[in-house]
Parts: sequence; C-alpha cells; structure tokens
Amino acid sequence: MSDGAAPPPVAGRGRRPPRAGGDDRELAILATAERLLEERTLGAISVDDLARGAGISRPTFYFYFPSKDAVLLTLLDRVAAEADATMGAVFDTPAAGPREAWQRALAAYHETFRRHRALTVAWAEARSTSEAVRTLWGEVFERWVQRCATAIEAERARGAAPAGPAARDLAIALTSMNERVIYGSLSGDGPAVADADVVPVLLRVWLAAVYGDEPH
Amino acid sequence: MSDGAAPPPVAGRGRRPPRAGGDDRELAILATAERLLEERTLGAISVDDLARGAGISRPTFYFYFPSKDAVLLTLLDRVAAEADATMGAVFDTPAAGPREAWQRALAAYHETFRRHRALTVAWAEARSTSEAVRTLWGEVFERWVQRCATAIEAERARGAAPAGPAARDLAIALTSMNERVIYGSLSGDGPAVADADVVPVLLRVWLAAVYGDEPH
DNA sequence: GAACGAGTCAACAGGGTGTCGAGCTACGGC
DNA sequence: GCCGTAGCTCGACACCCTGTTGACTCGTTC
Repeated sequence: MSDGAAPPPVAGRGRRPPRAGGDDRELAILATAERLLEERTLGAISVDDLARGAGISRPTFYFYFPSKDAVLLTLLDRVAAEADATMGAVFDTPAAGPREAWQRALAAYHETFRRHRALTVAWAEARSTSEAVRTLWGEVFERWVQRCATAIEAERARGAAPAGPAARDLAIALTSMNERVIYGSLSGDGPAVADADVVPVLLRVWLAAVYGDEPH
Repeated sequence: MSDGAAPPPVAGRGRRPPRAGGDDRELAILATAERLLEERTLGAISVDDLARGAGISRPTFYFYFPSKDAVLLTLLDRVAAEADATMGAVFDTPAAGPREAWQRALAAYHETFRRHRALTVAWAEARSTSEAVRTLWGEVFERWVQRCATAIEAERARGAAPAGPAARDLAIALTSMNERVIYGSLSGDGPAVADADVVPVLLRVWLAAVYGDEPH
C-alpha cells in the first residue's frame, strides 16, 4: 500500500521495478499466456509453460511477474479497460430511442467479451482462485450496475418506465444474467443460447424488466 | 466403462466395491468435506485434510474415493436430487395463479441452494476444475430449463403469454440469471442482491419477461 | 576498470497428488 | 483350529508444481 518516495509509474502488477529494457520478455510472457489460453484452460497452464513459451526459465518468469495470476490480471486489466471504454462510449452517444440505446449497450458488452473469448473464460475460472481477479471483476461489474441503475432511474423519473424493485437490484439481476448467458455461450459447456441469439434474447428480457408493468 | 456381469449396485462415484463394513469411513469423509467447506474454499482443502478429518491416512482415502472431486460430486448428487425433487413437487402442485406458481418455483429453487450454501459455492468453484462437476451442473440446469420452457410454451398456448423469443432461449436466460444472482447472494463477493430481495426481484423479471408484451 | 544494477538460471525447499506393495484383521469353509 | 481370501490400512515412493536463493553474466556509468 505504501509507495516509497520514488515514482512507481505503473504500480504493482508487472515487473517489480518498471524500468529498463527487458520489456520484450514481459510482452512475450503476456503473448504466450494469451496464446496458450486459446488451447487450454488456465489451470492446465503452468508457470513453466509460460516461461518456456517466452523463451526464459521459470525463475526468470518470477522476475517479471509474481505469479501466474498476475499475468492473467494484467491481461484482464486491458479487457476491463476496453469494456469500460466501450460502455462509456455507448452510454454517452445519444440514441434514437430507449430500445436502440439498450440494444447498443448489450451488443457492445457482448462484443467486447466475444472478442476476448479465451480471456473471458479464463477470467471466470480464475475468479474462484484469485482474490485479485475476483476484485477486478467486482469492479467492472459494479461500474456496469451503476450505469444501468442510473439509466433505469432516469427512465422512471421521466415516466417512461414504471416503478418496481430498487433500480440497483434490478440492474444487478439483469447484469448477472448478461454475464452468465454470455459466459455460457462463449464457454460452450452446458445448455447455452446460440451466439447470434444472445443479444436479442437479453434485450427482450431487459426491456420487459425495465419497462414492463407488473403483470396480473 | 465396462461393468462386469456382477451387479454393481451403486455405480462409480464412491468405493470401488460397494460391499462390506467400512461404511462409516466413507460417511466420515463426506461429513468432513461438508464441515470443512463451511470454513474454507474447496481449493484450500487437501485430500490429506479430508483423510485426517475422517481419521484415516491419505492412501486410505483413495480406497474410498478416487479423488477430492469425487467426494464433492457425491455431495452434489444429493443436492441435485433434492433440487429436482423440490422442483418436481412445485411444478406438479397446482397454484392459485401463474404469479403464485412462478413465485413458489423461484422460492423453492432459492431455498434449496440457500440450505446448502457452502456446497453451492464449492459447486461453482469446482465447475472450472472438474469435467464431471460441469456435467452434473449441466444436467440440473437442463432439467430446470426444460420445465420452464414447457411452462412458458403452455402459457403462450393458452394465450396468457405473448409470443417472443424461443421459449427455450428465454428459459436459459432467466435460469442463468437465477443461478448467478443466487450464487452472488450466497458467496458474498462482489455486488449482490440482499438475501431477502432475491426472490421478489427475480420474480419481477421472470413475470415481465414471460408475460410482458414487446414494449415500444 | 571498479562498481552497480538489470537480467538470468541451477538448485533447492516445500507441498500437493496419486500409486504400489506389504501388512493387518475378520470371517467362512474345511 | 487353521487357512485362504477379501476388505481395509498405511509407509514409502514417484511425480509435478510453486516460489526462493544465491551466484553468475553483461552492459553502463563514472
């Protein structure tokens, strides 16, 4: 928690001192991780695999990253940033109508994770192993929930959406659905919605949940 | 894969020959697993912990179970059976109205997993590790989806629910939501819906998704 | 050209899994 | 009564993975 007086430019996840030249090695490790994740699950990849893939020995790996999880975390940071950025862009661009807006948001969310299929699946796997991964996901999730809750409240305030459960709870439930449905369609185990149907189905549920009156 | 000619009464998961007396040990292992899961995560429990907890040595453990996962699987089989039974009971008992019916189904589902909090959390964790666990969950999930899809189709057929996405896709999306929201509220990491609000919020979304017309 | 620090790795310590083979115990048959 | 057999038990082993240590190289910098 205490950064010394010297400037620690990048903070924590990567190499201890973020200076100097062996940068390629760090990149090579990250690239190797991403490549191996395309073919095996995270648990089936050892530090040795990562090191060899990057052309270094196992101890040298530890010079660059404190653990296998840290590598994943670095990769995940990128995806998280990308997801946040995309989401921000979508929420800030005005849309033709509410349906349009939600549709675009869902499609962007889906597309972001689809583009990083292997990483997304590994993310879910590592969530049970690593506190840090869990936390990172929690943050991404929380930001998404907050944006959605705010949007729902705005729709209610302008009379477009009826009152209902706490906007935050609704947002959590619907975001949970997104997460699980998208993960299911990407991971391919168990019953899943076909890739092309993911967004339409999610959209339908979102619209019904946000704008639908209490039926019966 | 080939069971000989002799009757193999229980099949597979537990002790190799399901005969004779050391039954208590097997039970002791299962009890130990359940107890330890209350305090630590599955990954933090070793075969040695299980063995010692049951008062036997590690090699002896392997006489009763082929692996740590097999123990969990045995425990999970029970929960799966219980979930199926509860679900069956709920779907078969006629209710006052549709809202009542869905409400009861969701509450039963929630209650089943809440009663086995530690196991449910371990289940999610083991899904990334063990093919068998993944499969078992897939089966439970699939049964739930089928029942729901059937129910949705019935509601549509009698004109109570409007047309919409394929009933199966809708059922998958909503069941995914259940799974994730309930897991979130049980595991306690990340943003979650408070325990008492889980069923009301889920119910609201289900009803809106099944009975709500396409808005706008 | 000595001192320094980034970068590298062989070797080790430690902990986990799963297996093998030798021993123990009880019980039915002879 | 003793013997074989089958259930049961564990010490010792082989193996794999993680993370650390300490010594060594090599390019800079003064």
